[in-house]
Amino acid sequence: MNQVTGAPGTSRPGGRTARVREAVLRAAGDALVDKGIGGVDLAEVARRAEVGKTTVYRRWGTVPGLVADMLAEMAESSLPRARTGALDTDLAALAGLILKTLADARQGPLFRAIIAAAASDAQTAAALHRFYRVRIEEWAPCVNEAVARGDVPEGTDAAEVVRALSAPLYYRFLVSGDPLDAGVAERAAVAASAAARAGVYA
Amino acid sequence: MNQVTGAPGTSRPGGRTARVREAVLRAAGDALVDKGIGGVDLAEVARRAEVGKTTVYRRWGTVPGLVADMLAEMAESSLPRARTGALDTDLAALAGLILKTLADARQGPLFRAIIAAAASDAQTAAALHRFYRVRIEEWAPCVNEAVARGDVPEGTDAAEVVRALSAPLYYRFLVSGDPLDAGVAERAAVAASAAARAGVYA
DNA sequence: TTCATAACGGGACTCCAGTTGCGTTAGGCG
DNA sequence: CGCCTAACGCAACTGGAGTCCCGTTATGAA
Repeated sequence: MNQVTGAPGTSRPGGRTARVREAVLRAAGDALVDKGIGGVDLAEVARRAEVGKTTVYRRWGTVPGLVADMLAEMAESSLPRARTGALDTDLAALAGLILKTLADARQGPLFRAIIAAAASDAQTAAALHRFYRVRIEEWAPCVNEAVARGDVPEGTDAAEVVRALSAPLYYRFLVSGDPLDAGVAERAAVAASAAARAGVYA
Repeated sequence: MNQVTGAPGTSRPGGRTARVREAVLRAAGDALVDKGIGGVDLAEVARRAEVGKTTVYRRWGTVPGLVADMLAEMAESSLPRARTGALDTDLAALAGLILKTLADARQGPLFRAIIAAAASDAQTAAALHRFYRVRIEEWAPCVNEAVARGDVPEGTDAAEVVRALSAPLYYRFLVSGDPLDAGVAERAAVAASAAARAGVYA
């Protein structure tokens, strides 16, 4: 798949092609939200999008291929990081943002489905990892500024602090099933801050 | 599914029935390890297990149903917690155990597939959450003993400390794709300990 | 050992996801 | 504006997952 010259949609990306892509990605999102990856196939996505089934198979080929394209789309709408001037409030803002995303009625199930898709397909996994690398790098400066202020030890791995903050939320969301609420988000932020100040990530 | 009276395998659980169950669960594990949930169906499991396809459909019905049964099986082989006499070494032992499991050539992909299955099926999700609730409760006493020793503030939520320790490993494993190594496990343990001592989970 | 029946297994059948071939529509260039 | 062809869509086809019927095996109790 994806010939060296001319994957469908690359040579005439405008007009109808763009409309079809938009309709298919939206339909795929809808399907993932209310059935999860397990219950989705390209034929159904084509029906939902009111698009020829052949088109979906030709352009995306497989469900993971489609999910990878969705991720590329989502990667572009990355929210800017907080700039509150203090580490704790910056981290609290990030924790709140992640909480809001995972608890959202559409975004939550969508992320769950995408992460699950990445579990059985290398292409999707690569796209997912790129997505989070970008997000982590977007927020890392919060920690570096704290280092510059002297609030956190020199040499602290900023990305690692961001991961430490994100992890408890995703753990509950994907693994343990424990509830996700504002208290959990706050504790995640405070814990990451405490560990960073203690020099755990230096 | 699972009628009030007489799900298959409940009334005559011995002999052939037990052999079939063992063969099917092993085959299902093999299939999940090398294809992930996305690529597994009951017909293939039946072929791998050298068992009648009808049997697999009748007893388990769906892939998530089969996965839920695997989890019930796995829940019984829960390793006992460490008792080193100090919080940091106990937590380090747990982090090492999780790392070993996730990094294992068979267990790792298996857990990945099971967690992914839970993402699109409520029954599997419930089984997964039970599995981790038991594991967390098994290790929580490490923290309670530390509280009793006076190493950690009174009122600390032991389960929350265990989750905080586990989370960074699972986050890398499932979400960010960053490498999993002994250093990460150690940092996870130290960070959880530092946050607990700082009273974040009290 | 015998018996009732729980559980398994073979094979035919259905249904639909995924493929293929070919005609139709409409971007983008001159 | 008109041509070339990329990209779409319809319809027919295929293969295999999941279902059903019914005969066979062998468990567990008497």
